[in-house]
Amino acid sequence: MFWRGFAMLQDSFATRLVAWQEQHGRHDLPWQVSDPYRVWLSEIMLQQTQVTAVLGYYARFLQHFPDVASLAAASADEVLALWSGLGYYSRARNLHKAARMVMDEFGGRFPDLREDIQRLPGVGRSTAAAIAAFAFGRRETILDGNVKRVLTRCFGISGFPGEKAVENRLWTLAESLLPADAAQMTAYTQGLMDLGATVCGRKPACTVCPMVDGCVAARQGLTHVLPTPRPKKAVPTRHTVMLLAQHGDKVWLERRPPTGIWGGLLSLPELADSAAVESWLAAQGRGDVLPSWPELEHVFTHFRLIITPVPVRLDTLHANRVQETAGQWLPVSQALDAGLPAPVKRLLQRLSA
DNA sequence: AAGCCGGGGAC
DNA sequence: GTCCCAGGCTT
Repeated sequence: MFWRGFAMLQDSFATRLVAWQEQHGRHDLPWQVSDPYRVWLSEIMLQQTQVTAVLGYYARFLQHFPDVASLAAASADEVLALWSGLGYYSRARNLHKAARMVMDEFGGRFPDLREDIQRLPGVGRSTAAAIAAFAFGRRETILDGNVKRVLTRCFGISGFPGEKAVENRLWTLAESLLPADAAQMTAYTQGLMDLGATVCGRKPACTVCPMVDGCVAARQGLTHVLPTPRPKKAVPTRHTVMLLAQHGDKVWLERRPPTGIWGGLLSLPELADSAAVESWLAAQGRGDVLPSWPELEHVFTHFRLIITPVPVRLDTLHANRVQETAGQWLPVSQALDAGLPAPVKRLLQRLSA
């Protein structure tokens, strides 16, 4: 009977998970601490980003900004530079903004209620719940990709979890599964993530799963069908021309607008077509178009970008021209340390090689 | 409700 | 090549 299995698992879910986490879960991750600042930073970095990708960034970031006060005092450029290559750069801008909000609106003390934490920019319900649980032992449930995978399988819930109706159902279910004892919230929340990450993944290891005897997907052979995958849609291809202007050992970079793709990052100028190269060159000074470079492909979640790099060299610059534009000449080595989109960084690395 | 926003790991 | 990850914000 489905309903009997459901009720049995629902009753024992938290108990099983906590026991499993203590025995088989992860205990050596650097953000498994009670400092809300460190928990918060890790949760933001881990949004749509895998643990292995975050580890290095996390350590480097903490080295520069060990607490919320130092982060609030930093410039946006410093923060973006430390985020460069991690992706989803609005996370860095929101992180910086939120640090200042903690200082100004919460008197430098991190809020300890999920509802208050959630008011910080870049912090939604799941991230706020993770911080509340890990740093303050609150009985709040997370609902991330791991939890969605575990719950849709354990409780046999079909439909794409990104769809609102399915997600609402998962939130309600997740809340009903919380342990009664708040002292277990750290192990429980970590257990949800660990189970999803190390056991209930793409190819689930059901034989070592603490939920296997109650899991609907395991019992009905549906682990390969659940969770229901995102509906497919064709990704469009876009083309762009990037100007790779060199003057001595320097390269010309421009600040991108604060919103949109690569918001706020330094980048190479984008030109409408190759005809625009000549006019740009003529306006800047005296120089030449260099032999062309091969195209560069960069793939996003929602589109494919083909970049045509156009290298040019400026021998002499027109006086006063620099002040009229939003760009700057930077030594290549210095540019590589700034916040740059990944493909732009690859181009500049090619330049310095 | 649907689209936007990066980069990389796993397969 | 495909899929999706410790999601949130905007429209």
